[in-house]
Amino acid sequence: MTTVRIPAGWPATEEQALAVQDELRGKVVLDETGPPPGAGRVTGVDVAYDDGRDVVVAAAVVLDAATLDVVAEATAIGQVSFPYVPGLLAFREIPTVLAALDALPCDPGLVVCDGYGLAHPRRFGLAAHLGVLTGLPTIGVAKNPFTFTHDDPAAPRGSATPLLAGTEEVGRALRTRDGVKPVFVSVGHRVTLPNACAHTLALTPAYRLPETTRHADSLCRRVLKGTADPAPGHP
DNA sequence: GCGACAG
DNA sequence: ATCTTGTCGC
Repeated sequence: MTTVRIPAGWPATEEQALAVQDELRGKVVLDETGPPPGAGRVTGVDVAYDDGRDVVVAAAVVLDAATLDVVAEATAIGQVSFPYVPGLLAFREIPTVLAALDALPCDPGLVVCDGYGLAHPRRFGLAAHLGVLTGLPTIGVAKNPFTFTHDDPAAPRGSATPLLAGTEEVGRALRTRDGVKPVFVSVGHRVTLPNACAHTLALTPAYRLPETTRHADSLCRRVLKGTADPAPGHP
């Protein structure tokens, strides 16, 4: 396994990153082309950081959408490619996430990101950015509402309310467990908002967060700690 | 002007 | 994101 260097031409300043978002955001596809909820494959991606050493580990875990069994996984280690700036998270994570996706032995199907898609100050969050760069269907499932507003969804699992930027619905607050804090779902690329929510519900039979996210989070943390094999299949 | 702000 | 033990509850 090799370390992902910061790509040539990667934005180095906030101004450059904003320009890239401005250029790419028009390429988001809102039509549905991904697998229907509960069918095909679903892949979770997540990253973990080692602050002191400027290192980031990304994991991609592929599940069978019907059974939620793990069918493939891959990881990548990279240099942190951007500081954390709210609204520019993608520039910090994407190079290493792309390498993890490339290392998969199969098609990822729908990609589920930890963060936002169109629920973003410029409507181009991590999930949308990753979708445009890969052409894959993507959604974002975040753990908090960022700067957006919402009414509290009703208590039962499956209840949802609009996530609002002013009066524009940029995503949904979706209850995945009875009486538990909702998650915040938004469209990334090639998926509709109702289906993004349906996918999220199909991925949460037991916990608040999608099984995809839970697996990817666990894997990249274990690799960062040296507890898991960074290149399964290559002893 | 001052906070708040995905991970 | 990350720093961190035990503890209450199903």
